[in-house]
Amino acid sequence: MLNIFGDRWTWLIMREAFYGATRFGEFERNTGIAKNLLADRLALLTEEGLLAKYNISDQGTRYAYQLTPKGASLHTVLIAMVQWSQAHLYDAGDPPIDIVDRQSGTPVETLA
Amino acid sequence: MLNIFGDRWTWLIMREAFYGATRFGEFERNTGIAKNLLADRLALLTEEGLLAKYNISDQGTRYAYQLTPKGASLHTVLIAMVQWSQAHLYDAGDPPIDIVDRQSGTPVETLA
DNA sequence: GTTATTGGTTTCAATATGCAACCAAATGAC
DNA sequence: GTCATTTGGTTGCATATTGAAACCAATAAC
Repeated sequence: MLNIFGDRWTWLIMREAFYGATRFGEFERNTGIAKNLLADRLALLTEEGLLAKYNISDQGTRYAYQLTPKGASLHTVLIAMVQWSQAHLYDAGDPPIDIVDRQSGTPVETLA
Repeated sequence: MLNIFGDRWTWLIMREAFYGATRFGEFERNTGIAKNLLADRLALLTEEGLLAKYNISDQGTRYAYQLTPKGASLHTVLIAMVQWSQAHLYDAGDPPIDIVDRQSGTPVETLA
């Protein structure tokens, strides 16, 4: 069973999915997770319905993992985390994080 | 080092702190965590400045752990988690979770 | 046709967890 | 005042999880 909220890697994988990552190798490179754990977590996230796995080559050993609506709805939590981190973990002088919707280009509104 | 966002127990402890728990034994009973892990996590949370440890008996082997402003500011993340859980993990027929401010009695506003 | 890439699986050592036993100081019951 | 209980831990040990590296089959690129 996957404890979504209490796993070291799950949030990093989901974050990358929000950033636009879809391929096994992308998640691997961008998070630094070990291959066996990534395979395990992707399977669990798929099983839980947060990501969906698609075959993207005709014969099929290339896959894309995409956010489902259920997975995408975690954005409120993730944005709250990013904003808290920005407020409390950043050193003075670090560049601010701007959260924008890649489709519309509009900034994502700050939570209370 | 404590990875606040990716630890199995940290969120449960913080949730209890938001619910009003302050004592070692309260956290232990309400979360089901083992004593050694609770001692470890409370020390880390204190070290990170999310909780503060106070002596509450004159001679002193009774302590209270209280949310600091930094810890309390995690409420946005926690509320987002609770609301997502309610929307996606609950069975039909389960009672809804009402989030209210215990001081004022007013409901906490829903996030977008 | 050969080489590189993808998306894994397997193995194994190191680390973290969870349970139970133990403990000293302080408090509560009487 | 003393005896039992509660509190807030620590220690030891067995088990589960992680992380790194080696390996691999199928496909894609050239």
